[in-house]
Amino acid sequence: MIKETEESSMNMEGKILEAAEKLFLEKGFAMTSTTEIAKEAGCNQALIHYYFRTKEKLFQKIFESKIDLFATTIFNNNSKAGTFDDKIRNVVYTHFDIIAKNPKLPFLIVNELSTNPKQVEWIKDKFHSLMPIRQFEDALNAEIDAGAIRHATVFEIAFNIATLNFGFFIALPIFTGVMGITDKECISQLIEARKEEIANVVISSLRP
Amino acid sequence: MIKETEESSMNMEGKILEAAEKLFLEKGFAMTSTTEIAKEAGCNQALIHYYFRTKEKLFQKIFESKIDLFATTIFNNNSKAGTFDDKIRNVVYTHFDIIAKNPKLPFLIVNELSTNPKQVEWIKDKFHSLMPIRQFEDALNAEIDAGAIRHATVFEIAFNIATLNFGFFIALPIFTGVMGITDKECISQLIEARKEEIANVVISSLRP
DNA sequence: ATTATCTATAGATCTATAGATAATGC
DNA sequence: ATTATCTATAGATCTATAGATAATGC
Repeated sequence: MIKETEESSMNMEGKILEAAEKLFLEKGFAMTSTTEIAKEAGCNQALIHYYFRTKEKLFQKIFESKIDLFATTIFNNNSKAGTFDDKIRNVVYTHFDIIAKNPKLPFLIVNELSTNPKQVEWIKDKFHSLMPIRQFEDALNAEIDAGAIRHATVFEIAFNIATLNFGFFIALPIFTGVMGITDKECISQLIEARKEEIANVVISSLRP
Repeated sequence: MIKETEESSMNMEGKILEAAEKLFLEKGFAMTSTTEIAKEAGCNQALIHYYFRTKEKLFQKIFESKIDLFATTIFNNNSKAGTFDDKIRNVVYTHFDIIAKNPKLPFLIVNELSTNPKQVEWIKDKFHSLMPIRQFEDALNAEIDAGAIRHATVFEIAFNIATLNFGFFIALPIFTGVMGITDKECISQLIEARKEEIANVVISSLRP
């Protein structure tokens, strides 16, 4: 199995996608020019339009792939075993780890959705059509009926998780900046600790 | 006492500031042109440069005023009375309410700080020189020494508060969008409920 | 032949400045 | 006289397209 990076770095289209992803995440849509993307990818600017027609469409492609990554991975906790708490912890960790790998992604998503609210529509559809969510919902309702946790909806839980995780990674650079923390080791400890803390907060917020 | 809005709407400089604030918050720095700002303010584009020299400086002025608003208001809980929990609750509510009045502000701050990390420097100075924070710190340490709460730093607490509040308002439009909630009344109930919930989370996270 | 890549450029911004005119304060 | 506002425009992008050339598949 070849890594995605290697695969795509073999052809120009892939290189452009990679370059665009990097730059869009770093500087946002408006601040990134197709000229810059071309330079980063190692081709000329016209080629971007050859493959993706417009800057807008290129952005959309990357944006959608990232939403996809989120939607399909988050609730996809295959570990049927374990308590419901374990399931929740699993979802939190998975979500958290995806963001940890793309720490600037929350900005992009949040920015795009706030300036371009029509995006919300298809995201909604995407989520509704996701099977793993249904499974999670069943498990949740069973738990509620058994009186093990208070009444809550899947979206409420997802909302808490997303808020805490997104918020953390959005606030992290500000926090380390203000605190003057630069040591890599120290930061990754901070991240690891926060991950567990968030899981605990989510779980304890569901006690009856 | 004249409202700031009325005061500033009397002269062009103020109108430009208002227009710029609105548009920068709505669409971000790069997506807002000085031409647009001029149109919104009701003058021509050159006048913006007459008053603020560059688009960058205009943005900086608005950005700093907003940071100022945050920094000075948050820890400025004059109510010396009440338990330490009350103090915390007060800080959370104040912070929350400021954001509620400027729901798009988190985007702007977060965006600016991520693309322009040198901003973090003077924010750091600003916070360090703030007296109300010192007072809060003293109260916190007294509480820790008395064994009433676990060991924690002011920044740790501020970080939790900021994360939860920012995260909430950032996630809110996505949440209501996905859930299909449009009723104003319903949304403001959601907001009010979340405010208390966050205060509770922060407070209970400090139990020994 | 078809697909990928390049050069060159049109056309649309957008920021910032220069220089003219109108309004205001003395 | 000084300050506020306007018109006009230079100069720098930036996106997108047209048309030429190189690489690839048959």
